[in-house]
Amino acid sequence: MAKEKKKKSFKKNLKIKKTKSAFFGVRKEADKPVVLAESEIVKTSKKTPQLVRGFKDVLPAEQKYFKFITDALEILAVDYGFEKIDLPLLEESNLFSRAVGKETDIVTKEMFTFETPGGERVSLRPEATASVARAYINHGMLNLPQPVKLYYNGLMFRYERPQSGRYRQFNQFGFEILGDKHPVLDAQMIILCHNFFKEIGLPVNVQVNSIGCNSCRKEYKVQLVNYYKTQKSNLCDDCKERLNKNPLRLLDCKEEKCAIIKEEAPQIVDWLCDDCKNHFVKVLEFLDEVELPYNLNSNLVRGLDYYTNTVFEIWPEGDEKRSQTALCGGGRYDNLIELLGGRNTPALGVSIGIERTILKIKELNLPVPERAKRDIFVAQLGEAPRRKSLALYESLRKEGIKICESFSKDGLKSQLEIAGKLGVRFTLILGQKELSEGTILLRDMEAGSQETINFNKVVKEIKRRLEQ
RNA sequence: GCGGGUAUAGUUCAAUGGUAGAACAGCGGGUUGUGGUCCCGUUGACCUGGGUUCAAUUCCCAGUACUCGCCCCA
Repeated sequence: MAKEKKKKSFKKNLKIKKTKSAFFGVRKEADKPVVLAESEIVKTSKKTPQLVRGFKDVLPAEQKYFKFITDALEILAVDYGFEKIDLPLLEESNLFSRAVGKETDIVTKEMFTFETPGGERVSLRPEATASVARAYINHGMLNLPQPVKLYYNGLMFRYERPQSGRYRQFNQFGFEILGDKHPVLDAQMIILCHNFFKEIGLPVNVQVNSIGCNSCRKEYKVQLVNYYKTQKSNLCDDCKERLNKNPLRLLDCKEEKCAIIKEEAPQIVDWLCDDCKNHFVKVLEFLDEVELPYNLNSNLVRGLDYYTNTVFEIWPEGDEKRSQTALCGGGRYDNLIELLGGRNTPALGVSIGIERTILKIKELNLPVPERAKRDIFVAQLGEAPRRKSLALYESLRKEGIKICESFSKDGLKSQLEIAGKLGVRFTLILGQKELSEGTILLRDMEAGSQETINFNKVVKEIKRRLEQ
């Protein structure tokens, strides 16, 4: 029996060589199992390579969502005076440990980091703000008129456990304003994002907070820790951990027992220094001016070390309780450029999670423009017409007519079937008969009617019909 | 890193301790020159490894992937 089992698994890895006649279509007879000599048996233990964990192919059917979002954002980018910057996917690892923070989860356990053959330590970017700041310094953008407004669109990589709304490879579209500390910019950034979601038809809530500058935040942290220490025994395990590692994150906890403690906790707005308070108030005033609804969320803290003063997130309406729900997040990072060795340069930015936005669009069934349809299908019958069709295709294309074809097919039936699926308005049919007569058939796909037209007038005739 | 669920054609799902069916999609044909209806044919799958068993796609264990939640973040 063991023998049989062995045989079986052996068989799995084998493929019977097809005989020649099988290839030429004499199937019924030829497909009978053919006994082959050992030497004729081919090993095919080839396993198709699979996707790397957390990585995804974006198939044609999915493209319309990316296009929809990217188009909307690029229009906004132009409207608000941003220019595009493309940044490398790979950066020196220390860029992120210095910018994002040595102790943050992103840097300590979520980066794809490796050594190049030359021995440099590099990482796939987990976010792009650090790269923007680096580029600002590298290219002396402080010599440009300030503020410098940039946007990017690209892949980010984080080695996290994949789940809903979280992948190891994902797209972020981001805006950055560097070189100016005026609070009107904070407000404008929020307005821009809010407009984006409004324009794609996604109802959202804006969450705003200020986490102050380094000195008032430091002061606040002490107060917060002191308060939480008195409650330590009632905290969840995670919060006990946070108390030492990252006290601001205590405010983020969703555990019920911690929520009660949180209610009594000191709020950062009460500890802001005069400058920070002033800044924040002005930001809110600007938002009020354009009547943008926001939620003052004193528990909103952000996980990246570089943030200062204004921080904000935008959540889908009704999703307040869920955890990885933020569609976009951003804020000021007034210290980042100096931290990376540049001059003291205030800045702020935001990044929008493309996949998360798509997820929500699908969930709400929001209308997304379909791929632009083609108007004319060119069908052909026979070798001479096929040659002629190829040339016809070229001349129609030059005229700016939206055409499509299936030249490799022979039968008219299959070509019309494809034309039907593509949803064209007209199909041009060129066969031997038409070729010798100097005509071509024009078929109205919806009506199912067709007529013969002069081949030389085809461009003119099509243009006329498409205008109707 | 931790916990739950799942793993069968390209897709969505069945069934089964004795190696598996359908629907849709694909390809071909009915009509060698007419699609969106119909009919016929055909391609094509038990995640990997180990255990139990005469026999495992099925039961058990592990791994892996997917998925949902936690941590964290977009």
